[in-house]
Amino acid sequence: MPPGPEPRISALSQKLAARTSLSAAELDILGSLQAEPRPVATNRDIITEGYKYGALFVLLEGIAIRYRVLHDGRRQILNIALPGDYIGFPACFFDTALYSITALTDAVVSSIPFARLFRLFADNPRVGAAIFWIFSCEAAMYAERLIDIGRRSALERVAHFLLELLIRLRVIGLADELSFRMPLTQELIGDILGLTSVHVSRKLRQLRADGLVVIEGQQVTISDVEGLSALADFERTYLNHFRMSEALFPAAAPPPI
Amino acid sequence: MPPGPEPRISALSQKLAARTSLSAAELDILGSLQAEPRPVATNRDIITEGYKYGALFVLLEGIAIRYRVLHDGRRQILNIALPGDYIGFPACFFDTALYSITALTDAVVSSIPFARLFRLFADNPRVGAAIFWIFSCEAAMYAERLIDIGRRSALERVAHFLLELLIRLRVIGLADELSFRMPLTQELIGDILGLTSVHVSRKLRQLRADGLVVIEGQQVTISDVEGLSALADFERTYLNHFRMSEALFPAAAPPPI
DNA sequence: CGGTACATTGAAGGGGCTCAATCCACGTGG
DNA sequence: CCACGTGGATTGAGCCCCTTCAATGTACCG
Repeated sequence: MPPGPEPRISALSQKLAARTSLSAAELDILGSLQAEPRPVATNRDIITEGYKYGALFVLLEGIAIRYRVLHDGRRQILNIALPGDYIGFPACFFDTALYSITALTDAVVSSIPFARLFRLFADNPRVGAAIFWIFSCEAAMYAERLIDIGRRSALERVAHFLLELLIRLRVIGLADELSFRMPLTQELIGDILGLTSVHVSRKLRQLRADGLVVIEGQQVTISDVEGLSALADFERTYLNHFRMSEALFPAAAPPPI
Repeated sequence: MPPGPEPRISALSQKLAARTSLSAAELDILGSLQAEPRPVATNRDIITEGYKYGALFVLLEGIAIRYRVLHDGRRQILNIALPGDYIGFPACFFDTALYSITALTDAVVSSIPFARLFRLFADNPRVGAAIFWIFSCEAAMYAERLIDIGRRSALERVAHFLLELLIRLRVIGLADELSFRMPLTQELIGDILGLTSVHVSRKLRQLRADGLVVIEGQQVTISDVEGLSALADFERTYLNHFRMSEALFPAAAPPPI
């Protein structure tokens, strides 16, 4: 396989290495699916609602958001995409994309044509299974956010969100043990959590006053993980449960037709 | 292929026939994946949070819910499964299932082992692509619910929910043009929409008072589709956008390795 | 130095919640 | 046939969380 931009696939590889039992060789196969890294400037769409697509994308660098804007201007952000995340599931699989994905920062993406994706299932079923699992993670994050917004208070939501970011960034090597950089405005966080920016400001302040977190500019430090986790009902959710089921892997080479 | 319980796969087939370009033969292949229909009594789990699974399930008859209960008893229902829906994505793809799925009514399910699923991608890529698309629909419904709960008022949510049920039931032949049977308590609806049962009661009453719907027992009739759709910002969301992208289909037989 | 974007804070209002009572349909056992 | 219990729907009163509107502060940048 060609040498390719090796460091760029590291976020995806790190994530899968931590959560699946794929071998280094298999991770390389997955990484080699990607073609032609392409820069995307801040505030440019990677995917635009209503358009047709024939490929998935991988976010190699930067941060992006999936969102929908209602007719009266209210916006709900569905998810934040971090380096190593697949972009385009499920939006791209529909006749016309169901929502937009926009780069929040300068970003780099790489595309994976559907045809290439499907060939993988025949060529390497174990890696194909991992793709399934990656999509499961996307769906599961929607579900977790649903629980968040549907049944948790504003304070719990903000606490949960900070912990989610910490874990996700840590897996891809972009966070220290207890701190990370969060280049998000409070309005953005509000649109993610179904709150107003004003209220996010108040709740962040409350978390600081309670000694649970420290925020200096964009730098966030969790000063009391236990307290924050208890507040957000966090342990069960993310910490250990996002591991791929071994049952997904085919036991041996698939039998002929 | 064996004759099998032909009418039982009809809900899934109807849905796919309406939203994809699969042929009747391909629909049969998809239907033949299922094995051993199994009855599940009311209030019994089909999938239990924390357990391991090696298969997906298809709901052939009845209604089921996916949900999570927080430590203090608050419950969020993630989704309602109707006949023809796949169950187990994404829950089953993780090391231990992320949430439970319980039958609300007496139900019939059928299992599809992962191995069987994966063989399909090699044997029949077009049908394999449809499986991908089915999972995309699950994820998209989570996203739609997220937008609902995050950025819509209680009245809009209830209106949106009734329209969603109407469309979903109509596709599988369980609703007339404008009416359907809804065997759901208001507490259930509340747990779906992130509201209390008391408030659901009030908002349903308001919809009735405004002449938008008529409710007699479990029978729901939409008396003003236009008005209800406008209230719920509905058109764009579900009506025509849940069609499978043709780009997902491989252009020809996959080339050999 | 003025302009823009973002965070912060206060005051007031409202949407949805909590608590509680009532009603109704239904099933069960006397 | 009726008394009783149960689960669900309805309605009212009061409260509180979050929103709205607005003003102020602050960093950054031309």
